[in-house]
Amino acid sequence: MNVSGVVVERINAVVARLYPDAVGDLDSAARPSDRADAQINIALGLANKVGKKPRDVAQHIIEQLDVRDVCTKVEVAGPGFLNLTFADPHLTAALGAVSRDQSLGVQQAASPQHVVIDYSAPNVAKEMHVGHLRSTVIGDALVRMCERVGHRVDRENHIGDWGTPFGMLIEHLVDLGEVGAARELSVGDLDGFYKQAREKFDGSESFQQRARARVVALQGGDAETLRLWGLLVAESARYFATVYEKLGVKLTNDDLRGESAYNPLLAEVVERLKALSLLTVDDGAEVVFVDGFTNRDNEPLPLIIRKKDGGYNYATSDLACVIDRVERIGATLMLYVVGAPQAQHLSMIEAVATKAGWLNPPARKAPPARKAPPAHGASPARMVHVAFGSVLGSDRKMLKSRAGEAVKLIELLDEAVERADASIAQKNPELSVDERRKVARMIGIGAVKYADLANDRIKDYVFDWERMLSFDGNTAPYLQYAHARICSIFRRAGVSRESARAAQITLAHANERSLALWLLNYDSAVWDALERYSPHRLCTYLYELATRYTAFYEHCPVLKAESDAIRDSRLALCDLTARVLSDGLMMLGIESPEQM
RNA sequence: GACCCCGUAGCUCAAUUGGGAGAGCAACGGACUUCUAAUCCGUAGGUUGCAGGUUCGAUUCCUGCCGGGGUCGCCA
Repeated sequence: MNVSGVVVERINAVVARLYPDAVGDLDSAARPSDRADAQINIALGLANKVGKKPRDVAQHIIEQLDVRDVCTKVEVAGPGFLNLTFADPHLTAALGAVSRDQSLGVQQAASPQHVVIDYSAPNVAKEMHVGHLRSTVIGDALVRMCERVGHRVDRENHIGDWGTPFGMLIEHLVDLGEVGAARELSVGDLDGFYKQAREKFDGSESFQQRARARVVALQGGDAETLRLWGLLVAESARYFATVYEKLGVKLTNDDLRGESAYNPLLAEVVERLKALSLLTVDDGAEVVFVDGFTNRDNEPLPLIIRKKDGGYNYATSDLACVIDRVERIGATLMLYVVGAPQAQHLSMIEAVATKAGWLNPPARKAPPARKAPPAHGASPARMVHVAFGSVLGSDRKMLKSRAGEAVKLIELLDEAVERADASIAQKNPELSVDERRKVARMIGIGAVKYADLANDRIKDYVFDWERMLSFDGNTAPYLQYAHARICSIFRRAGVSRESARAAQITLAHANERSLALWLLNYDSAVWDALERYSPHRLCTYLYELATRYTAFYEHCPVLKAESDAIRDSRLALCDLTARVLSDGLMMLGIESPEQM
């Protein structure tokens, strides 16, 4: 399937014959190049091993290499690169295979993992804000990417539904009355509800006492208290669901798994750690000391499992969570789509879980993958922190509303759709209002998601309406527009997308060739993004694809092609491009409008 | 103070695990007048924060600085 594959194989064979002692750990990967169709750098590392000049080694390989059936040219370039130029029939055969492939050339995972992806994680009775955007959008993209290559995926939305604040929240609910509270919560102003409770708590001694008593009742399993707590959770869940629907992510109520779900396991975590002699008492708390972690005084830093007052904290429930995911769900890979500031906490959790033998992580450092040996027996599980930076305003500080508060996610999304709507109304007035509203949602929401995904997740990024909604540059609208243009061509041609696929593709024009080469890189782009849990790499690929398509569109008339054969060939290229764009955007959780 | 992350063109960002530094805006210079819809081509812009080290080769790896952000036991 991979165009370079056959060349790489033959080069490896030649190298093995010429330099039998130098085998192993050689970089024989074929990479895209702007000076050739592909580039292979094996001669450089090899030269080092055999003590010869890289260019001479490269030349030596070429002399022994016979790839005349697939390449028109193989030459030594630069310090010793092998620059490949593929024969057109080789490319068109590969394109045909990709076009016939339901998976568009994307390989399925050789050893499918059972992946648990932990993302979004809003708090009950609290508004979702921009802080939840990244986790939700990145997590959702990873869900889709993993599913796309055949991994089994469990989404887990680890909502904050437990802890001391629930004392005051429940008492506030009691004060408002259940009907009143439900009304308050259903309008989506969760922040208001929380703040009112907070104010009362801070201002009233008697309310504080009620709240504390309520926490005790909650933890003690008092039926009425649990019922009231359940109301708060249910109302919040309903609200989250509306946000997720608007955002177009796959999370549903079935994916909710609050901290409270792990309550029954907490005592067991303590027991198990105790049985392993990992637990020590320090300053009245039960803790685990982990090698390599120190506090500000350079003393060993403990992970607190049980507080001085006997209560548990989030470290305990995170450990319970690991046990649950590995032992009950059977996870082999756990992705934590959580902000970068949690890095230390998560690595301590991982260290303790490892020490306790709850993970049995393999020594192998390589990402999950397609070449991983099949697991045998009880699969070892790996934890990966998919960390991300913050969303910044134009002042390069954490994005805040004008009032200086966290920006509500729902308001951000509504504004995105409004802006997209206005933009379309101006650019394509012929679109019906209904159609426009539909498309505005795809574009507005897509723009927000793409702006988030297109940046390297570990870095902070600057939130900028104009840039993300622009039709130029690395944006969702640009990719969506390329897709819509293709659909437009087919509408005008009166040809079905399916029927276009049978055509014989020819690559006479440079822009056809450039487009074709890039289409053939889809598989490696998807895997590259997946192996690093970095959706932005897929974005970069899709942007380059759209760019090459636009150049093709500009220089290669489709409907007015000089012959039917060329027209059909170009239609086939258009169809395949649209499919890859749409499939790639799907993995990012972004829709592909047929017109806009 | 210790540790973690970041630093690339005026701005916003890429760079496929160590391989020939790129894109979009903005700037400048041309072409096009709509057939397929909201154009295309070109120019300029860089000591990749600084200084060393490893290497045939470093934006990438190592060490030390500078600058920005973050974390560092009883919230989650």
